[in-house]
Amino acid sequence: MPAKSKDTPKKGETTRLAIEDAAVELFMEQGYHATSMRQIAERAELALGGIYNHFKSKEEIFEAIIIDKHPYKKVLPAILEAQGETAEDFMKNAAQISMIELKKQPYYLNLMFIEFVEFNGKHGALLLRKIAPKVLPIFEKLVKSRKELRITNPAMLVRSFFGLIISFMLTEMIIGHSHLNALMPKNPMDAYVDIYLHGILKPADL
Amino acid sequence: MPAKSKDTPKKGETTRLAIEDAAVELFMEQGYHATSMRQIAERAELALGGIYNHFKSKEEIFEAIIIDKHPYKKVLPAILEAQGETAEDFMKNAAQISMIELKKQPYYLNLMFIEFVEFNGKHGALLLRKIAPKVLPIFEKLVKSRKELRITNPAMLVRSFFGLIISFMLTEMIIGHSHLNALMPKNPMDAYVDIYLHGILKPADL
DNA sequence: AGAATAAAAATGAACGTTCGTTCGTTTCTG
DNA sequence: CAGAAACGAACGAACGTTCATTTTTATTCT
Repeated sequence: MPAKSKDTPKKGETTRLAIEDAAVELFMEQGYHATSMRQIAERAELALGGIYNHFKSKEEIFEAIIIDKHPYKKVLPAILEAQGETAEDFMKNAAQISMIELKKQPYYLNLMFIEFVEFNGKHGALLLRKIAPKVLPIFEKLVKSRKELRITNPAMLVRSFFGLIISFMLTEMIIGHSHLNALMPKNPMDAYVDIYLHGILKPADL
Repeated sequence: MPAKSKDTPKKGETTRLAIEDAAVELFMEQGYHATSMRQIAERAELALGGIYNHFKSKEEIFEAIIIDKHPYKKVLPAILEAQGETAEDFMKNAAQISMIELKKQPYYLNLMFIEFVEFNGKHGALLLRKIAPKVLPIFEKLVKSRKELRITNPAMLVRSFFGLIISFMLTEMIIGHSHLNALMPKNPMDAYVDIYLHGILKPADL
């Protein structure tokens, strides 16, 4: 087998992407171990051996996917675009834009689950180091400029903000199609953000 | 092989439990497909074929586990025992007791992830139907008796309550051992519950 | 009590599949 | 016409499950 050159030709890149696309679909549908290289090859319309011209192993495909397909690439610009006169408006917009963006690839959560279950968060830590420096400053700036915030620890804000989104997506998956869903408010996403902003309790009398 | 009788002898039950215990550990550590029947047999100190005297298949082991080992059996009594003069005290206690209870088996979340990834929530819906009737009345009673609650939809309260717990556990797993953790408040669990109760915003002036 | 006995449980070799990966070869491409 | 890409048969290993057999267990009968 000849050695690979340093520059990346065109044809090679397109099939590499085809492999990634096929793999991300299958991983999200079935899980990592339940997906075979033969299935990936078939969906990418490639022979089995052809995959190994682009990836050294199955795990290398997963590594490439978990980073390339992460929704933060779409969510981050969405948050930055979030406008609003008050901090409440800003958070509302940011949360809802993020959730809407995430709903476009709802099974990405599955990829993270696979990451936890099969790789014990090996690649997750890598991801965090990459994303944190980009998202922390946003919330630091927010805390400084908006005096309406009761919670002023930026890291805690980041954590609770993404906790909010994950929590919404997860509970949506669990009870979204069950009989419990009929008991929910008309727009659960609004209700969720509302609790995040104001809590479940009435404001205390002063 | 002779047919099995209807009553369950003692010896059989103990090894059945040994198999479940071995399997739940391995599934949580490695995932479902990454765990082999041989590994389960070895940890249960049993020969490979012996497993099949107690379970028809690998999936049947998983089914038994996902129900028998669910923490709601421990969390529910904990919530019922939660005391407090005010609704705030009650929710604080309930949330913290639940989280502490869940922290005792922190990798059960992995079982749920496996459930999502490998079985598409097949057994999860079954679980929900079993748990919902027990937990909904608790929150219905709470709404009726405590006038301090701003959120009065019991189903939404249940959802957000368990969303809170899941969100905390998940973000704990993700950033708990990272450099970001140093930026967190001293007691993140308290901070989390505090946001749930009062929101991230200062109360609006009236 | 202890022997007899039949069901339950444990054993580990073996079966047929499928897995990830390799490799010699052919085809395509710039 | 070199080097990249695609091909598909082949490899050894590991998988879930089955099976004939032996051992253990619990019960019945003297």
